[in-house]
Amino acid sequence: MSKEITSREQDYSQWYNDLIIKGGLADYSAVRGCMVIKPYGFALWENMRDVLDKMFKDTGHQNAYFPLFIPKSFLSKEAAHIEGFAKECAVVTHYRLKTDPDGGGLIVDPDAKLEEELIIRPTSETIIWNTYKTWIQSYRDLPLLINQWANVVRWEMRTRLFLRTAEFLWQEGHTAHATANEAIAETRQMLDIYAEFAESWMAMPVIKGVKSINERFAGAVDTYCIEALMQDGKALQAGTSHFLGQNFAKAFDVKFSDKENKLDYVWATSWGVSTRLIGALVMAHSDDDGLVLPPKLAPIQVVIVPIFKGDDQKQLIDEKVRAFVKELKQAGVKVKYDDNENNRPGWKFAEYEMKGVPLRIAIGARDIANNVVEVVRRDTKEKMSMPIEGLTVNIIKLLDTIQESIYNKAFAYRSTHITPADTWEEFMDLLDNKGGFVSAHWDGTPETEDKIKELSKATIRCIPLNNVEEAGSCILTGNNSTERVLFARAY
RNA sequence: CGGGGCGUAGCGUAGCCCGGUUAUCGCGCCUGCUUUGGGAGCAGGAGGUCGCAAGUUCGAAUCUUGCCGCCCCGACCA
Repeated sequence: MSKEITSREQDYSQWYNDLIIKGGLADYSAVRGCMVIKPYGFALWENMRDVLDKMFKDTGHQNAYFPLFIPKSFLSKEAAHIEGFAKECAVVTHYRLKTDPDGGGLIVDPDAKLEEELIIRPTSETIIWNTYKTWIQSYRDLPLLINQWANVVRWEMRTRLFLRTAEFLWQEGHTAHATANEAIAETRQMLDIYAEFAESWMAMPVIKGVKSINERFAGAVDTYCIEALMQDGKALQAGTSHFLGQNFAKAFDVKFSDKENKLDYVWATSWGVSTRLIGALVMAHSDDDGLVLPPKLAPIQVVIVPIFKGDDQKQLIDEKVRAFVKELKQAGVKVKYDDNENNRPGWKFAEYEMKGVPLRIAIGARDIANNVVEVVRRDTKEKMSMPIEGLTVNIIKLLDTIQESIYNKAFAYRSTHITPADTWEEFMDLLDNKGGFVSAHWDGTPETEDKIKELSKATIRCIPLNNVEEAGSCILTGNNSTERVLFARAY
């Protein structure tokens, strides 16, 4: 055993790091807080990206690309926005290096100071709205539905692989609309798309909700989110969709003429998900033996391991395998035949378990004699013997079963981890000893939320969209409340 | 930014307290043979600015000072 994984029980964050590193998703880099996404991890991201990209395009969005650099003055145009991001911006101040006249390498050339510093985008609202100003004059230019796949930089104090890195990859949608209602509908539509993606593709149940004022995006009127629950009982914000009102239109003076030739500011949304989703995926399903990936996103869905003695057997196996691999591939299954002779079967079994490949097929002389293969599920470790005849259909069925099964497992965990609390003692006890979401009354004020956060380290994850009205009293202050909200400790 | 930990071969480590020939062990790597149904065995081999810099000393991985980097826990955040 050359690749030991720390167990969840022993040290949950070490377990998480082990999975990322030993599962081959990413590596630490020479740059603080920045990671290298390795081919296997990037393949996972590409799969996620492709699905989302199609969903965006199917709802009328187009991709574009805006600059990495943002003039400093742009950021300061929207007051709340700069407030939120100023503390974590990387700043470009010079455009040239030169050799040190006193010897010893390169120095920043003091003569090459920029007149205006450039910020490396932490998010692109400002540069995009500055551009939209020139693109939008009339209601005929609306709606403007644009998405960009990009990297952004936020100089975080403390980073964690995938969950919070100084540079990360994401998509950011930025739309402009003629009416508030249309913009709100867009915000909600994109939230639904994110939820659909999380649940149907990542097999990760999420709660759709709206953020409290404290947790709202800097510059938004309303922030909608999907919240997921990780195996250690902590919540994770998996995606956000913001209704920006006319804040950015006003800050960047983006007006349009409506049909009556009246000038008005446009209504805006922005929405994004990031490589953080990979972290969410890892923590949602994996176990102490390694990653568990949902079949619909797994870079490899089926791995085939031959077991043989001598070239004669190998040839027989190759022949059999070639036939059904072809069929699997034609059916759209992502299959890998690992006949690399450098590693033995046992090594491969462990390796692909580590990498979370949903199904493993082993085939040896024994199986060929019976015209079967051994199929093993990654999620349950269940071993079964399957006839080669009709294998493709059964594999596809099994992949669907796994997809559903890991969703159900995650859903069951989450269901038992949304717990109501009616007293402060109960509230704290749940957070300390059970984890998960705690459903509790809150008096609706930011001050109370701050106080609760200070006392419990829990924040309001969201006010669920499907909330029912219920009279009650605030968990902390006892003041009147009309609905419960979800609290949790979060990543 | 506060607290803790760690920097020795690609990875993981011993040695450091108490300075002294050629820096330990495992994995991995290379060559050969035997192996192959749960991380193979044997034999041989390659691989090191001991994080960096200065100091103490006849002599520093080991002692002193300074610096750098990374990880973990917190506060900030996706």
